[in-house]
Amino acid sequence: MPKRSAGMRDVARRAEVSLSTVSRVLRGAPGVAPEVRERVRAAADELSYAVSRNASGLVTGRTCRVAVVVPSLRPWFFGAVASGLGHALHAAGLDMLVHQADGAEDWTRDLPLPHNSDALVAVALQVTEEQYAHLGDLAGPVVLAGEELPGRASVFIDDRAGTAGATHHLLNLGHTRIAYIGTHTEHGPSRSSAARMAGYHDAMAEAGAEPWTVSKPPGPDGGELAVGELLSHQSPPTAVLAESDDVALGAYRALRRSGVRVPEAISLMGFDDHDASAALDLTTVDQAPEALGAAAGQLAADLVHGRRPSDTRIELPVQIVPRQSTAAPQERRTSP
Amino acid sequence: MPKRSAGMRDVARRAEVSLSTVSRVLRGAPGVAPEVRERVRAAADELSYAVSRNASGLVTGRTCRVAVVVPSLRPWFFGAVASGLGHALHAAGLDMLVHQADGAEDWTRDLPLPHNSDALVAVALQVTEEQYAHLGDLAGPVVLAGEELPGRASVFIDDRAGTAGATHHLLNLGHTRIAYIGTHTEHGPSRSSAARMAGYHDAMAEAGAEPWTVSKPPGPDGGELAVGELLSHQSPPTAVLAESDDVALGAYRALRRSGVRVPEAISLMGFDDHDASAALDLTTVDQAPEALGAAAGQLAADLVHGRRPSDTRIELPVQIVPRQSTAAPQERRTSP
DNA sequence: CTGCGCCATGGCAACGTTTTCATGACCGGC
DNA sequence: GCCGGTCATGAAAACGTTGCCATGGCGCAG
Repeated sequence: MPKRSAGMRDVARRAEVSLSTVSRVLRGAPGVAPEVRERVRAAADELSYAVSRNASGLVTGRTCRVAVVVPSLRPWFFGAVASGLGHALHAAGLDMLVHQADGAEDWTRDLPLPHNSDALVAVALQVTEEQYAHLGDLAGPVVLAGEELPGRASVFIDDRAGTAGATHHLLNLGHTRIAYIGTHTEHGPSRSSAARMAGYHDAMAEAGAEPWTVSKPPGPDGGELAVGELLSHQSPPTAVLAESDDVALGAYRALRRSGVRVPEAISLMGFDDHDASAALDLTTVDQAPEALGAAAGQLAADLVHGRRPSDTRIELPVQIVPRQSTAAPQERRTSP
Repeated sequence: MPKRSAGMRDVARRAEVSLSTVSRVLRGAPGVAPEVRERVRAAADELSYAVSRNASGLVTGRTCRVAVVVPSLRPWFFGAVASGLGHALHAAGLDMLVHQADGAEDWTRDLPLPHNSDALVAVALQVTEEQYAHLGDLAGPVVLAGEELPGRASVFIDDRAGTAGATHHLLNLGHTRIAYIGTHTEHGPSRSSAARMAGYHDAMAEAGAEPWTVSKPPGPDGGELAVGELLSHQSPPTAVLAESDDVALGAYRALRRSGVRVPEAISLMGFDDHDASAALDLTTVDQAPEALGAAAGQLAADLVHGRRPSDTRIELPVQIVPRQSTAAPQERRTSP
């Protein structure tokens, strides 16, 4: 019964070999007789010994750890991305260190980075070119997930094409008075917010339809506010496209409370494929956050091992998930 | 421009002091002249130097890292718990290492624990007494979050009281035909599933009402199946209490698709305060997952520093969140 | 039969910190 | 004015691993 936790020395004694040999076996290095290898494995197992990444990292300079920074783990979306990241990193033999930026103005500062992780994955965080360089000096390879920076390792979706596709979906159903609910914080809209709104404008312009946008704070409350505004118009829209499902949920609530039936009176569409969207039968755009995370994790692992160029950019496809919250506008419906 | 990352040696040179002094300053140890302290701080700052937790952990035996194991980060709930954990640990100067168990039969085996973390937090994972002891040997203090083991450090909510309260809420509205939707996997119901169902039985028995339970696989699909079964009964329930919001969402969808109005025809209540519950106006029980995580993180930090006994048990309160999905049953409604 | 080379193994330094101990300066009291 | 004590500082050992080099045994070719 070991007092605290066994060291490599104990394993060596038990297997009657030297430290070097134990190290070689546990590292999978060649040059060890099969019989000895087995003996060491057994000894390590019996002591339930595992190599201290602390000590090995000290020598090799690699920590087997990747730092992941998310705005917060609270919203569904980042948890899903982190999940994909965790799986990919785990498969690559890397541990995942998670930090939450929590809207700190410069989250790049208070991370204990140097020597502490082999790479950094920033999820849905805006990073300036300057910050990127700084992080690279400190933490090694940096991967941007859900954001992008020209010439830098990034994994992202085509937000613009996503909303354009969503808008087409509504246009194809016969809608023309399609309102768009975007969001912005005090610092203005995020890159992805702007891209999504641009996609909407693209599609509307292409169809020759009049764009109609409102912008509110993020979250369900924004959606609720936006719907209040839209419904008070003399001729309300027949379809509403929300920047995100989060916003769409708020919009949905406001519509239900106002007695407006979805999709009969107004079609509602979101973006993200939120967990709740399935329950609500909300038509949405699936951006596969878990796949996003997985791709980013894979990329980070590859960068650590130098298996891919550091300017690799991966664009993930999005997919429209048609459900019951969108339908042809009532005025144009053909007889039953 | 440092080639890779500066070491303590570089800081020492720059501040013209010895390694020892730098270490003392950066560690906040006493016995350094204020003027020198300032000089070292400045030097470290200019080199954007941060102590290698790898090396310091090697000497102190403490890693400043806590391993967190969750079943998966994908579901909303665990992300929220992890969020609270992250904040609490960060405040205590600890980094958070996240692992996903992913339903592995014995997740306690493939964690690279020894020497690699100061403590372990297991979230909503069943741990046998034997596993607990094993983990303790390997990883130091172990905290159970959302589960409990007698005499072991745990943070949990009173599931039983939660569902009992929820049932009372429905009883108080005048319902008597109250069905309960529980869940079970192939291994049977989890501890918390069992506790929740017990709370329901408690309240029904106390009120002299006939219990009516169905048990399905977890998730929205289970809720959907359950509702199908309940509605096919000759005299369906007037209220349905679901083990979790996740299940309730599926139930809600099935009800909506069947044209059953909520709450007019059937009252529906969940448990968890899922993000989507607010959007759906679903009455639920808030178990404050973020607070759960925060308490667990705080406890883990305290255990690491020996500031609390290792058998500390914290029970967090739950709170009913009344929303629009529950109302008095139609038959008994008094005239408007 | 001898000698060369390869392979398995062990010894030792080094990684970047903390910690303990030693050194020396300075201050105050008798 | 001398001595003991306190305080700031520096030197060196140790932490648990890996990487390099040395050693010795064995097989095979000449």
